[in-house]
Amino acid sequence: MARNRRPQPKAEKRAELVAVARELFLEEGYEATSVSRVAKGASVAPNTVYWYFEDKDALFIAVLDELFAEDLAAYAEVAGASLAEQAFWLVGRLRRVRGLVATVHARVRVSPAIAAWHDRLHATIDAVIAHQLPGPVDPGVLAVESTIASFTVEGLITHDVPDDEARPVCDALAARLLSLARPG
Amino acid sequence: MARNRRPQPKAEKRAELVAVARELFLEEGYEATSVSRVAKGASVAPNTVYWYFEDKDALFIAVLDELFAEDLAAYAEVAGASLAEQAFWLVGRLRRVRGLVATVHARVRVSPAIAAWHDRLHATIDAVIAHQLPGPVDPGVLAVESTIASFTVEGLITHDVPDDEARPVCDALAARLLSLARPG
DNA sequence: ACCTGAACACCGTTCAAGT
DNA sequence: ACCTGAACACCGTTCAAGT
Repeated sequence: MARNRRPQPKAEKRAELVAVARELFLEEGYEATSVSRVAKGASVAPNTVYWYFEDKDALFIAVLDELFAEDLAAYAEVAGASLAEQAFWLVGRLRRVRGLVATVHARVRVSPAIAAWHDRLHATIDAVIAHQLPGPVDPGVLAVESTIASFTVEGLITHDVPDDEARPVCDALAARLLSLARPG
Repeated sequence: MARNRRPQPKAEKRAELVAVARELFLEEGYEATSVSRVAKGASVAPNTVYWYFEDKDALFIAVLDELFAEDLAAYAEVAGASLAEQAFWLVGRLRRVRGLVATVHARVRVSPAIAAWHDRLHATIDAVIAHQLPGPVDPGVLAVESTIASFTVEGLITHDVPDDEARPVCDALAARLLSLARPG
């Protein structure tokens, strides 16, 4: 048995790196967190990170995937609530991820991998909105209103709008979306 | 006369640095543009930049101020048009600045100077929107709708939504804002 | 397969020194 | 007042080498 075989099973070190990166990215921000700092947190040499991830953006995506999966799972709990409630819940939930949203947008231009991840995210959001509306809606109108709703929610998060201001905005968005499903 | 007195008058070198930074920030992005590269473009040593600006963020703000002043001046040309037309014009106009918007949001968390600049920007936008509405509007309602409008426009820019998709979104935003000023 | 030490080509920024 | 050379403490990433 090789001397450097760790007691840990295969992919566990990778998970540890993601866990450390996740906490640092959330707490200090992506740019402010060096790869070396992540490596130190997982007790490996800085360049070891590159055995598990192609580059820092790949590590970032692994963290984003983990966070997004959790949000999607937690969403099940409010899927039955009113649209306004759902939107408000989403804003509160994504607040922890605030700094990373801005980073994703900044890196979309420079990293094709981040751009692809971001596209998938918005496609998922649009699908969830469409699925929540009672009855069929004109596709063109739905696209417009879905755009308004998701960009507004994104703005509420990135601009850290407090609950008491975000609430009426969510109410207004929901009222607008629901009025589409009614005739007239 | 000192040997290193340049033929240029006082503040001209500063303006040259801003001009070089502006082009590089717009073309390559803020993070991708090194201070050294800006210095080289203005034919000075890298550290000379720090005689004119406190740090890289201060240089960024100088560029943002210049761009914003131009946008505000250009806005005079469409101030008389319909709200929908104004919004659509704004989206097109700010497209050149797309990358920098994401950078501002990312740096708001880390730089108080950028945060202050960003706050002033949004206050200006809200004031312009309020001024455009015919007749008085309930302040609470105005705040909500103004938020939706500015966040949506911001989203259209940062997500680089093409003209043919942005147009109906602008129309919908304007229709919503105008309905506020009418009774009912 | 997993990990390291050493190196590469950078960063933004500071400081003492020059004119 | 304006500018520079040299240095500081970093970056993200690569590569040859070790087990």
